[in-house]
Amino acid sequence: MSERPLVVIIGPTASGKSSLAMRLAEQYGGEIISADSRAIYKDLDIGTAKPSQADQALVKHWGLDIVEPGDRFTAADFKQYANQKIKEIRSRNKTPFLVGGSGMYVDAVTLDYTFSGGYDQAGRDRLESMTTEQLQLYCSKNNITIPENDQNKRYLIRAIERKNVVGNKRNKPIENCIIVGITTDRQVLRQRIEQRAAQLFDQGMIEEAIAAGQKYGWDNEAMTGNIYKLVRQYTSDDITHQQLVSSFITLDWRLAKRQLTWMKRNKFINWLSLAEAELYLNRELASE
RNA sequence: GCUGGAAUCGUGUAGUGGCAAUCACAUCAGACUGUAAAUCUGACGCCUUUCGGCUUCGCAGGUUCGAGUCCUGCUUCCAGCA
Repeated sequence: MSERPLVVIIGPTASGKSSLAMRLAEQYGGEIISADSRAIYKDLDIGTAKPSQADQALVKHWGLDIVEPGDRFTAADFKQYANQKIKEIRSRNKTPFLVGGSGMYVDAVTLDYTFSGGYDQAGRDRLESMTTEQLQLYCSKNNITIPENDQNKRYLIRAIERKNVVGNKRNKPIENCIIVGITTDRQVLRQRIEQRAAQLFDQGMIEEAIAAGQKYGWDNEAMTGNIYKLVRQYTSDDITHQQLVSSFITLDWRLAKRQLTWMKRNKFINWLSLAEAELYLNRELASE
């Protein structure tokens, strides 16, 4: 019997990829690796629309709750983690599903990114204390190529840390993987985002966010996700509840668009509607 | 009914009589390999690929070389007084 394929399902937030993956994994004996840069954090469950406990009981999920907000976990860490899990899942003779909206996480795995130039925290702290202009100056003095977007402080810092060493990636996906992207009509996606927002608020998203903010503080990367920065403003009375709700939908919508902008660059994604994707993957998996 | 204030891009705003006119939000497009739900860039009255052209600041007039800005009338809204 040949090795089980890696099934990759990507798409913007609220496109329905998670529930599709659930159905398929349940039917064909799979385990799901979440490729979501926010769901990796503990205690951010509702706000990141994590799979429910019931779903997690039915199908084994990975990539959830691996670190606490405030801890550092990068795309490079994810690649290593996911590859390890894929190997383990296959060794159990089950089908690995890589599912999520963090395009860079998915590409890191499927295009086998070679990350270059790590960082040390002391150096990072020093660079972060510099202004954008100082960083640009540092680059030109040290023959470091300034990123196309020279106003982006994070990219300037990374350019300095990488010292002109550019990471590699494969020019085609890794072997034995099926990559499907979920397309959704613009209007429909917008509606889905609105409907899901209503559900998340009902489930107590605000209360969860407040609790997380109190426990971990608001000033860490995990808390820059859509709902958290809004709840922070809400708790300090800068915005009303109504503004909170509508801004959340706006941020989610923009997130979806940015996700698609990234994913569009990957030429190896088989873009299908939710229904088509389900048919297609059912055929593929049934023939295994 | 009287008095005062207001009317500028989808929204909220800036605008000493002198360049389509500030800023924010929203919108749209884009970049992005170790924070990626992050971070950052561009467009945003209309036409034009560019140069450039055209029409604009409630409506109608007026003053002026020149009006979003000053004057008159009107309309609508807000506040105070009746």
